[in-house]
Amino acid sequence: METGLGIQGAAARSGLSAHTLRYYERIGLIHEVHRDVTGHRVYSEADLGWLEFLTKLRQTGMPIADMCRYAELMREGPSTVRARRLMLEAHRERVLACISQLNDDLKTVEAKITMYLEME
Amino acid sequence: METGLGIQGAAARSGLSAHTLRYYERIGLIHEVHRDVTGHRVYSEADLGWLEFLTKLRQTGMPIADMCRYAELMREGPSTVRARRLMLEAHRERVLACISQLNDDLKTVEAKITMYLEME
DNA sequence: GCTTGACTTCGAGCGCGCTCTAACGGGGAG
DNA sequence: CTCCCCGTTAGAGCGCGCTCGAAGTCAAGC
Repeated sequence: METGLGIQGAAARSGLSAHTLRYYERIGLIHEVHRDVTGHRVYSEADLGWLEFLTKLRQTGMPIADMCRYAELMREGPSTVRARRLMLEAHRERVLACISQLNDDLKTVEAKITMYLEME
Repeated sequence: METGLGIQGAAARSGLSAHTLRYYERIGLIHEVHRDVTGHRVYSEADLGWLEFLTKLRQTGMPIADMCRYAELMREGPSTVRARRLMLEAHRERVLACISQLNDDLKTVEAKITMYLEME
């Protein structure tokens, strides 16, 4: 059984840089990564899964501050489940609005493309 | 016939701030806005339409630098129609990829929401 | 005539999310 | 033992897209 990855391995698997991984830990986005005997970070599968989820939140435009809040709720345990759900639901609505805006804007862009094709 | 809007009117109609309108002009995103006798900017309907389009490009994540390039092509006239179309087509692909990514990420978020609902 | 307020220009400053540098240390290869 | 690489920390710096501040001009209202 694989025990865990070093920071470079975690960077490779998560798509984040080692710098960013340390930064995320510093600001509390990822909690107290385990260290080996020499003080080097060792990322567990759970850490990697959490990073993957964080990445999805970032990609969908959640601000770092909100992600920190969410991470904090996670650490506070099961009593925060409802609060976490509410956060994610609010986020979902924002993302849906954003997607619908993108689709609208895209229509305008496509109309321009069509116009240009007719001009050529 | 309405001759045009002042900077505050243009700000209200475009959703951009007066500061941003001046900034856009400074960097060449919007070309030489007409001035009245006192030197104040007067935005034409054409300017406002252009601003509206710019806003859609921004909202879909086009970098300012690319928008400047596009604006420059506009100023160079009909010979750049093909180049403009290619830019917009490339942009469209990026936006489509982004939307599809958002939809994927959203699925994960929704799965979490469902999970939380089951936990409650 | 004086104040008020909207406009002008120029350039500095800010918030976000990283990204990088400096200075240091330990562990393995030759 | 020496070299080199990968890691560590604390803190500074950067790129983007605005956003704001200072200082000045002009027109209208009292």
